[in-house]
Amino acid sequence: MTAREQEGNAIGATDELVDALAQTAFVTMGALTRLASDNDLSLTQLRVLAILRDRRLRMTDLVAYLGLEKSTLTGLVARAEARGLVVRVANPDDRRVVDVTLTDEGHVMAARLTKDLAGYLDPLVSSLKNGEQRALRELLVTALRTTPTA
Amino acid sequence: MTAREQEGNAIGATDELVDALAQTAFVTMGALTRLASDNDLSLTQLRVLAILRDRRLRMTDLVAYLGLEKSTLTGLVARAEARGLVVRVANPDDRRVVDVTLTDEGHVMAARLTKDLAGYLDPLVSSLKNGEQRALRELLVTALRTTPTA
DNA sequence: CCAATATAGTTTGTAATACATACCAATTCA
DNA sequence: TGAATTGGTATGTATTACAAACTATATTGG
Repeated sequence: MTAREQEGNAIGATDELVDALAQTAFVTMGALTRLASDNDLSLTQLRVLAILRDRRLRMTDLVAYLGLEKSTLTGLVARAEARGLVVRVANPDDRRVVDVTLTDEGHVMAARLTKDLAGYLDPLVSSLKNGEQRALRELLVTALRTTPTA
Repeated sequence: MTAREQEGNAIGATDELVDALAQTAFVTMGALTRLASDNDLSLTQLRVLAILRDRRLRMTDLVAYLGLEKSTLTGLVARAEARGLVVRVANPDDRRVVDVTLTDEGHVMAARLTKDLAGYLDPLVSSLKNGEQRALRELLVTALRTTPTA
């Protein structure tokens, strides 16, 4: 069942939500872009650090998370490795596979980025009261949890 | 007052909201990117169409909305104009100024994109119940309204 | 009133990112 | 075991955005 087919939403209500999501996404991506560039990272590299923070992934799985082509990821990971943020480890079970994981330095960087992001997003977040912030977090987590491509 | 300084939020609660916003942004941008590329538009061109849907802007103001350099916008608008989606109009009050506005075709395209976006975002949206969707829309609108860079 | 300065936009050259294609090595399957 | 599949890399290309230099118009201070 699509959102529009659910009963009880006025015509246009879904569009307004969709619109608000899109606008919020652009504002948020603006913050993320600034955060990345202030740290000499590309947006995608930033994302890789965030993803690998609590996972070790093979190239193919990382590609799936990012929605990129594997040929793109080769260079991306190569640059991040050259900067000492990640390492490529040959997988002993399947010698074709390359596992990617954060270095200590990568973890430090990822932790700092997470901390700093709060500041960059503050204009958006702090315009909500505490209760609203909790409600928003709850709703977003719910939506993401049941979304396949999250 | 930053979000963290507000009383009554547990340590970490703001981080979780920030994290959820970032993840939601990536999922939403994924949908927007697919929507754009399915219509042979760049993400930024898509955004220009959305912005100009209810505004006529000069180049400089459009640059401010987009957060790009003006030199970037020149080519962007030139390509969109070549496709018949926008027109550049000399401003009679100040002959340095170029106003940009949607063509009829641009309006048709923008309307269709808005309609289609709902489908692309449905996996995210439809995982919420009606009441939750309304609540989310309300919260996002509130947050955006008081955000300077929206 | 005019010279100096500021503003609006374009042009040109360059760097970064992502894609497609072709390719190699290792694994699986029939 | 040979053929097909999978995991990843290398290479060439297109797109996007930026910076710096430039043109044209407008504004402002003397």
